Amino acid sequence: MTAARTAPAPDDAAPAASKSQRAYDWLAARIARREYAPGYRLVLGTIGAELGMSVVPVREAVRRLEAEGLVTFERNVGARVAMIDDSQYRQSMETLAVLEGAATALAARRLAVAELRRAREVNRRLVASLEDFDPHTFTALNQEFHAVLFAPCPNPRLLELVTAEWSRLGRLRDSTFAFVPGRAQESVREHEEIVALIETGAPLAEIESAARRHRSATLTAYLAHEHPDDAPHHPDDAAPAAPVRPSPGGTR
Amino acid sequence: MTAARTAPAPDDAAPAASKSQRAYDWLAARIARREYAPGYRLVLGTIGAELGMSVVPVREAVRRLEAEGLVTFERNVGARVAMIDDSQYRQSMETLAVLEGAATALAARRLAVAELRRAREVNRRLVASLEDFDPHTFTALNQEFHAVLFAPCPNPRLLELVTAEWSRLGRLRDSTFAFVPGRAQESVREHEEIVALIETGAPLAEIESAARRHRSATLTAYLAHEHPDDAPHHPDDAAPAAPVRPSPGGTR
DNA sequence: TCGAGTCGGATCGTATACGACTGCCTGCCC
DNA sequence: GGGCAGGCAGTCGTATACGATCCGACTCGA
Repeated sequence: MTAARTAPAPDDAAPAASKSQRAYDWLAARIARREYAPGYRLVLGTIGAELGMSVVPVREAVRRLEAEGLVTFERNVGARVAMIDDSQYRQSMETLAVLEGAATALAARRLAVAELRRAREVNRRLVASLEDFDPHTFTALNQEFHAVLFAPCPNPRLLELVTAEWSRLGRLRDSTFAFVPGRAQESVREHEEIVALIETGAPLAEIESAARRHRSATLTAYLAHEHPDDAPHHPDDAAPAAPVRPSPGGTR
Repeated sequence: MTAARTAPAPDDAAPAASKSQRAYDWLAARIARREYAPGYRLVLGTIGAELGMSVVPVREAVRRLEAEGLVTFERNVGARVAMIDDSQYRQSMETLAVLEGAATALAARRLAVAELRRAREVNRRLVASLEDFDPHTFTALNQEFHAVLFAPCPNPRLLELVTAEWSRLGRLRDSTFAFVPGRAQESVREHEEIVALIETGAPLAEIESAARRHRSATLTAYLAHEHPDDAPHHPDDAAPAAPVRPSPGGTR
């Protein structure tokens, strides 16, 4: 729902896209490229001047970015690029694990052999890209692999959320695999397992679980690498532990 | 992420909220109340005149509504209330089943006894509301019950999506229980089961599955009641079926 | 009678203008 | 020296104005 249109045609000759759209794309690109770092102050007038347009389209673009969580906005004060901390990345990954797992399971029974073949082919390209490793292309291929798998998911709403979360992640961090290169190898192996599960008609619960664990594992690897002190804690952490914690304080 | 602020204070004396915000609230309310039916043409100037403001705030409100999927917008043509079909409702319910299940599981280990007591109390009120049944209040209490359960979920992003989906559902349909009154009784029973699972420290997977099935069952009941011909088909439909379908046509 | 071209109204897209609010800096008073 | 009040610059919020675009209807000719 959120990231709907993202410039159908950039602009060839005529200004096919509206100025608001151009402003949106321009800002989103700058933020993604970290040219506008988190906390950076976005002044409507300045941006408008830089883009050769009035403040009105810029304003609209900023409000859209705000709705997507890329920038924060304070009334009568102004907009600034949202502060992104590590926990946001973790949360998005965790959420994506849930969404993607469900989407993959829902799509599993609708995958034709041609699509499975295509998924394998993408995975082969992933393997090939392991030598001469480039995190960015690896992430792109990785996304393509998963996209093939959950594309036939009959629930467009779920797909929408998955896509939104993917792009959100992309803006939070260019590629996880840049941080934990070792994870890439393991990842492609898990890909093959997931494809095999789908192919053999494994129970949907099992497929969902595998897909979810696959992503959670990437997150865990990242956390272990960057923050060795953090607890792993992902959706599949099913340690029974104590039945209930005692009430720490008030009702809430 | 989408439905962030929804009017902190309506407006007592001073226009605390901006006009854009007022326009947004006003439009959202009208759409929810079906006063603006799906397909209804939203003309900026007219609405602005009716609200005693210029088109600019109205425009912004409409764009926000567009971002949330409530209205569609066509350039140089105008906005109209989004056409909502039954499948959207189904998809939202299905998605919410996934999200809520995950959130509940993630929150389970963090629920203190006080919160469980509170959940049970809300459920008691649900039981009480069964006689002299009002679908609207039942839905509100139902939401409160679940909110208590997943509130301690440590993943704010996931909670955000759950909340967004709840409000989306609320706008698609006031209350499911208005359509399938019989489902309400069953629902409160399942509530107790979920609380018991959490209390006894059942595996997280089991809690998640129960929470998900709980919502899926509501959807199934609705579908069976309204569209007896539709297949049930929900996330837990784990019928093994054939391993893979043959490729129906091209690669895609 | 039917089609194509043209005209007009309706609506949006953007620019410009002005008022309102916020935060900071300066200067005064204690 | 510290604290508070006032002023000032920077921004946003909204109104108004005008050009651009689209859609429907009307007219004119074959």
